[in-house]
Amino acid sequence: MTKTSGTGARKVTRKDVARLAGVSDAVVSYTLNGGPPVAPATAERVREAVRLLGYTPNASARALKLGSARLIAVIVPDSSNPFFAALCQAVEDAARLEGYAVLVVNAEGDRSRTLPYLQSLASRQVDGVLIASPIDESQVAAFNSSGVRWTMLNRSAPIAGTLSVGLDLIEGARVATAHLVGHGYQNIAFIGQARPDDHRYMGWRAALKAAGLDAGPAIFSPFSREGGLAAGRELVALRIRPDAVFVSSDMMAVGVLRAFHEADLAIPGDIAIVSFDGSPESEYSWPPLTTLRQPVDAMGADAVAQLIHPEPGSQGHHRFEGELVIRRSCGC
Amino acid sequence: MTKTSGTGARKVTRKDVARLAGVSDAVVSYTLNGGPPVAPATAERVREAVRLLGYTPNASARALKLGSARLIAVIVPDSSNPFFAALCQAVEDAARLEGYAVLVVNAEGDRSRTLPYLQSLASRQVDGVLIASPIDESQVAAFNSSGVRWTMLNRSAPIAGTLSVGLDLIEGARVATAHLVGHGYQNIAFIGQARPDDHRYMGWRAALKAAGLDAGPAIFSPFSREGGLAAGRELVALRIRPDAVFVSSDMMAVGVLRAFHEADLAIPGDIAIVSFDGSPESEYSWPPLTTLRQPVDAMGADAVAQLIHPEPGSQGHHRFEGELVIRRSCGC
DNA sequence: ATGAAAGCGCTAACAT
DNA sequence: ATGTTAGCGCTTTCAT
Repeated sequence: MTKTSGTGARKVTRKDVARLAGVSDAVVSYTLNGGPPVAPATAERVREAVRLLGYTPNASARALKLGSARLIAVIVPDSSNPFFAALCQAVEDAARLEGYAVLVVNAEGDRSRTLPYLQSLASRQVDGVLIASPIDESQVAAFNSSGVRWTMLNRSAPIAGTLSVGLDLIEGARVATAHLVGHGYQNIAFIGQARPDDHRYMGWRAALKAAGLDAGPAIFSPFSREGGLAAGRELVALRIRPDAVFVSSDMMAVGVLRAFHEADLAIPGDIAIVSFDGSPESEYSWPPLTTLRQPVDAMGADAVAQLIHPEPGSQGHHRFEGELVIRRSCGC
Repeated sequence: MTKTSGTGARKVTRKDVARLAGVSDAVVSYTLNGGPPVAPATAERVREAVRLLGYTPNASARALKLGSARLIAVIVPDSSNPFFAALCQAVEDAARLEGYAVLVVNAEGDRSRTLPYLQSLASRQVDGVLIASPIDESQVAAFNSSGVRWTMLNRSAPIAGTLSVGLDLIEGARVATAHLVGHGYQNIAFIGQARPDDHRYMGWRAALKAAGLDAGPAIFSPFSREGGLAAGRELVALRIRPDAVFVSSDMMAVGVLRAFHEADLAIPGDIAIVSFDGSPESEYSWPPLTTLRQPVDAMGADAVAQLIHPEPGSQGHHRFEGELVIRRSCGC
């Protein structure tokens, strides 16, 4: 029906445009990219030719010449986690404003995949990659020798050898737990990942200690809805049931919530919850979750800026703070 | 500390590898891409040189030469909708298996953005784009003249002028509503988008008509959690409250659920719900939602295959069927 | 089995 | 103000 071009057999190059406009190829470049000044009439003819031919510059050629594909990547552990979905969107929005496209890569929680992905991205000539999935300090050297510029995103604390941006999880968990303490709960549990250096765990401990409270039970489970459900059931089965719990992410919290509902527990009546991240689903669970919101938009934008416009002496860590969003699950 | 390479100043080219290995550039290509046979000893020297130098081929140059960047894109209305997040992941997984990377683009529900995005993707030399956001038939011609191969994903019915894959929404909504009918509910409402040609609306109508039931109230609202909440509140305020409701997506349904909880309605006791999509959050809402699950993995993989390996005479529409996942919200 | 060389489409320095 | 031209790093045909 349409006779413009078949199934993707485009061949219109800058040269065709030049011929049609009756100028040299350079003038086409000048017109399009704003190089040396071009006579208004000529520029208009060029633009007309571009329109007529439906010309779009070949980004591969441009990237080869310029050494930049105006492309960045972000590696996340799991893009189906609404928190990371929101983070990716923030990154994408910030990048688009600068004319960069974003490649989203799912590491699926496997730390050993990060380096291979980084290398494959390097070969794609990405201008930089944001790593939002957890890494080991021992990986830094290998990442640095991959040849791509990279920055840690979603990093709780500084890490030697690279830039990083993220929320202070210790402080965030402390604030969230302290809120529970303020409500007067005495036996406050922890649900999170089984990592000895989990900063949220440390924050929870710190808040309890500061209040002179004994540490409640800590239940470790995978970082997923299923993991939250399992942890919630475990908590429900405890001989002495806690009267409140800090959950390490909203995604886990919806699983925990389900376990509590199944056990016919009133929330916050029988047990109060405060969770973490502030992703959209926390507002629409039942009851709505009091949660420590991470400023994903600001963090994403900051990381993109850092990657694209690296400040000369830029080093170290950009620390963000969360904000406790009060809803029903804590008993307020 | 690490002295391998600074902030991304890589310069290792195929030529360096050739020099170090004492061969010509062609042999490096042959070794890496499996062209004409290379003597085992030579190949080994080349591979060693690659390792030593940390050489990664320049994808831009390769793309320029080959005319393919091994890159596809997917345009979705909203990647924070878990259904689309899952769809994107399915696409990404399928694409990665073929060595393609995926660019995810958010059209943010604005149909007029699709064409500009398509053009910007065309200039990036993507090998194809999957459009999963709704389009108007009138846009097809313009898309076809963009020069990029494209396929509709998440399309309910055939569309003239292009390939498409998706679930039959009329049939899906019919099945979901019929399930409610089977439960004996008499006054079954609809919540969805205000589009006259909404196939889910048509399916709901069809199921009711087939059962000899009058159409219940239809409430139209934006396709979001907020939209669902507003619609739910509207429904609650109705003089004659329906005893069941079909909701067009899980994301809207969590909003509806919240409205019902706020009104202290028992689900499914006071009002039953069946929703649509089968995204992860439907399993973790309270109560868990009975929902028509879309086979996102199969659809994503099929669309990718269609884009990457277009069958010669391939035309028309790949129709998928959903599966009703029975949980609590319907009264089962 | 290996090498030389053309050329993919573009930008930018240099010439006019 | 506009044209010429040298590469960017790669694949691949054609020689050897």
